[in-house]
Amino acid sequence: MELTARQQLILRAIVESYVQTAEPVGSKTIAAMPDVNFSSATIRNEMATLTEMGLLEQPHTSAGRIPSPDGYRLYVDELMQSYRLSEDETDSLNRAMDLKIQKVDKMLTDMGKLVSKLTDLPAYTVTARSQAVTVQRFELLMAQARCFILVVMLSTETVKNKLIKLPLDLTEQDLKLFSAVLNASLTDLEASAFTPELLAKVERSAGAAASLVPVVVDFTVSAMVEEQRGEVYLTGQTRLLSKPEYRDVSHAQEVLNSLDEETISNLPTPTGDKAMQILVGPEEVAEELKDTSVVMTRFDIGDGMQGLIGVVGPTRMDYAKVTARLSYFVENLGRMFGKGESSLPQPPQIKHLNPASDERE
Amino acid sequence: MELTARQQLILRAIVESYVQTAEPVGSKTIAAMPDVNFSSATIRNEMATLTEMGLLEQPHTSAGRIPSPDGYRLYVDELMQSYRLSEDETDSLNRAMDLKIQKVDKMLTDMGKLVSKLTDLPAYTVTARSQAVTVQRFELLMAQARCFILVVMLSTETVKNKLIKLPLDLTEQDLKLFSAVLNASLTDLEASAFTPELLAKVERSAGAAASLVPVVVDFTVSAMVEEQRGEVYLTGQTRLLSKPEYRDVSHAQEVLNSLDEETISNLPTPTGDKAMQILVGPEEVAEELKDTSVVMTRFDIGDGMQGLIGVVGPTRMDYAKVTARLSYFVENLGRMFGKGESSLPQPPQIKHLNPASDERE
DNA sequence: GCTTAGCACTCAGAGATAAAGAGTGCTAAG
DNA sequence: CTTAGCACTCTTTATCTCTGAGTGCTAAGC
Repeated sequence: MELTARQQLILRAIVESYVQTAEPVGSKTIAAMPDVNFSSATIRNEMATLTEMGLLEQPHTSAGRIPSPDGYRLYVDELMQSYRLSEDETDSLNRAMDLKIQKVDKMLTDMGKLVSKLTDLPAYTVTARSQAVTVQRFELLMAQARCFILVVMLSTETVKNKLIKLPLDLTEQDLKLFSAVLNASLTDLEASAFTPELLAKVERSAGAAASLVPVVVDFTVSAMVEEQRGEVYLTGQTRLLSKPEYRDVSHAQEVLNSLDEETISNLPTPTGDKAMQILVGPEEVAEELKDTSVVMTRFDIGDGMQGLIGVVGPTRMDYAKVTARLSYFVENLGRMFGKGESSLPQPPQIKHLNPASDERE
Repeated sequence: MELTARQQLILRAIVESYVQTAEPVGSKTIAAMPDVNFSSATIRNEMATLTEMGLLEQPHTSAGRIPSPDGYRLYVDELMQSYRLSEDETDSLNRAMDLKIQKVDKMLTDMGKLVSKLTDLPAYTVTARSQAVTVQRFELLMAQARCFILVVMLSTETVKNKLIKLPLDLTEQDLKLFSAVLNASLTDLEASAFTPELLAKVERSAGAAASLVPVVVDFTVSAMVEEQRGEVYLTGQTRLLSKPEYRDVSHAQEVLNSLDEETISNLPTPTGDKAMQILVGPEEVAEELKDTSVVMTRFDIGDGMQGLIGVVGPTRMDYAKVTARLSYFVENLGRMFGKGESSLPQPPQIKHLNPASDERE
């Protein structure tokens, strides 16, 4: 059952008007639009058909229509015209994105915050659960007497470290030896391959540093697991409160409560080749999210770091605008990291000395 | 102007009743309490006096009384009886605290989440802005060709690292030399002492690694600044929504919006020797927080790590209960970190292999 | 046969009014 | 000094009406 051109026009008009005003839209409103050349009566007829088809809904008899989830779906898949960012918008997006992101650890949170701000909606970021994480390199350093630094470089090109304090007098030589043992036995293995036997063997070959083994392994395994699992960051939840659909606190609270890292990590990931994916009312994930939608996309920053970034909002959200902003963000991500290692050219020290210039609204 | 014993009793009764019900309390309610032996008329008289003294307020003529900020202040400082945690409560606190905290980085967020859950209020943690942060030790490692790991150990005993990729062919020897130069010139100095002259000197002595200098310095300075500033983590904001005073979304939103890391970092820190401090309606910090209170305390985990942990809530909150829980938490913090290095005794590997057992409600 | 004007009908939301109830302050008696 | 009694105030809640937006249907127009 294909929609006629007129029906499409009407459906689109309804979605777009409702998205803006959050009020049910009536036949007159549509008839008044400049590119609509038929009377409200005609529109009423069409609206009745669309309602029958399950694309529109009526809050009550004497109210206008609002799009049903199916209606949104159809709009998003077929009717939505891509939103053109105005020059003003790109400007302000650029300005917002101008802050360079410094530390890779904080990157995900920072990205989340930024996207949340750009879209004025809650946003989340998830690191990709890439292929198996292994250790590429161990290194043990002597910080001072009885105090060692363990540095672990993972296959994902993240480096983790831990300060270990133990009442153990080891020489630099001992540590070097122990590092070598670790590098020989435990690199390129998944965490699950760290069998008790293997560890026992490592402990035997560790010489003077034997008692370091449990600490090192413990830390390494958690680092790997954490890296593998992919952490979820969620920010800007409170932005939902400014949306009219959450004018009622108890409803807002329901949604906000069910909107945690747990729920997010259960969201389906984008399938197939399409980078941008829109979930309309993901009831499967959580009942409370039924009038909520998610727009998400993959991102990939040059050096192996990739993941997922998404925005959560009322089903009635401006999909066109949100997707436009989100993809602009993702496309221009590279710039924020100065592609590879841009910190080189300028004399970079001074500008960071003033903490104030950092975290501004 | 001292309060009579009866006035104290009444004030305390009013605060405690209001804290529980969030409703203005009337003379009858108090008269009905078991340990009150005078009539509602008497209480009305006393209430009138207390109101005159500025300790109580009246939302409108025909309503009961609620405590004024001064009233809370007096209650908190002199009247509050310390709340005894029931066995049930300590049990469930213990259970909640049972999860061991693994990584020091995540510790602050985890602590915040936990406290927020324990008190059912938003919570924040701040690392102590201790004395000047300096670098204690630099170390440069070769990860693979053209890829280096910079490890910086700060005076605060935190270790930071960065993966540096540069098209620069250096030998292990070069790196060792460069590390030595860094350690000789830049340790034990505050970030502000990194003058252009000094850096130029370092660059000259750096030999083959000269072009690494800017990257290294850049990273080091931000690490120091960040460590100095003390990062703020805020979680559980949405818990406010379940409190009746925020039944009105726009009000809730005002408060939630002004409750960000920025505001928190402007809160006064506990002064003097008292560990626990209660701020009643910190209007000085943000106008919107005027009917909000903050309970905060210092914490100190064995190895040099210390900071501030606080809870934000409506002025009408159960101070006794909140302070009791918070101090229980702080006192038992040590346990969560297995005091020092407890990872030693048990064979620790296996239990981490299952990511599922980690993050449960 | 499709479109449109006209009209009766429905129903949520806004005000208005009334009744109920909680609490106060004051007075006078114990 | 305490307390019972009472008139008064003012919010809250319920009930009702009224208004207006919007619909669906019918009949006329192109």
